[in-house]
Amino acid sequence: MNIKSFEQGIIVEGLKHFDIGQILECGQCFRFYKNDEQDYTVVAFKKILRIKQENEKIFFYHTSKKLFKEIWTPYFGLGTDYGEIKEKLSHKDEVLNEAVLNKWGIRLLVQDTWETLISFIISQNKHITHIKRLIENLSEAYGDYIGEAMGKKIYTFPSPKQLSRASEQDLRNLKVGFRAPYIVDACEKVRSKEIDLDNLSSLTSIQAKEQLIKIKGVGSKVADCVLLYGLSKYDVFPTDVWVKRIMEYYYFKDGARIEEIHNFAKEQYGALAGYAQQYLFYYARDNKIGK
DNA sequence: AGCCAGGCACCGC
DNA sequence: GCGGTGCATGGC
Repeated sequence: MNIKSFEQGIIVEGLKHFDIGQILECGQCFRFYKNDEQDYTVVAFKKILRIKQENEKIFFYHTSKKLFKEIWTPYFGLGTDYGEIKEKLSHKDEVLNEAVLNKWGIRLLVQDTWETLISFIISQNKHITHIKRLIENLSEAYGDYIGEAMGKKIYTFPSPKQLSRASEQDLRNLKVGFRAPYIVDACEKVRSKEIDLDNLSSLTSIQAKEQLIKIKGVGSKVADCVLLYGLSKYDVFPTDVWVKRIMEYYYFKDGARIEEIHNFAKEQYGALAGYAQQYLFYYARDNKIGK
């Protein structure tokens, strides 16, 4: 990977296993806007980034080397060896091999734990376009203004303290529906340190999950998403309808319980289960497998 | 127009 | 413990 400055920011060259469209559209994150093919604006960690890819050339606009190193390198997992991960996963079985070949440029983003928690509480029973809009609503109402992109005012995702200002009714007015009390409960438990988000990464996945599901509206699936996307726990296998469909379709035939699928994933993919899940999820959803 | 969405809590057995 | 049902809202 070769990094150099240009008049508008940073250019990265020679980076393999990276496709910005796949990374952002694969369902792991919600705060991004598509400007054009392979040209996006991302909002994360209180920053706005325009990122554009031309084959193996990636442009990070309005970015210093410092910002690139401190924020975007960890965020995009640029220090992770995806060649090795893909190599290992490809040999597991033919279905996963196909998914990895098809979605070759996915990387698991390392996102903010709190934002991931609220985002995936919102995600239940919703389409991605609507999830994105609700998160935007929360940010506009309770986050800080940080600039414009495409003529649109951009706000940070609200901190626990900021979001705590919202009553259940305020949240309902922002159209989160039955999730309003869940968000209130998450704010309370996090602010009181009944659940210490900063401490969760030092726990095992099982221990951290026990903590997370104490929050109302956080069940097994949402907790697994927080562990994977917001806490860098790669041994989990978030199993939503799409993952369930593809697993049943290819591996179980007659249908399977979530628990069976989790056991299978643990056995088959082990410490790489989270990566496997992402390739399978995006592959299944994009090709409408099992539906 | 009705069905369903990256699920979950709550209720009956 | 387990299976069924309601849930706010909007897009297809």
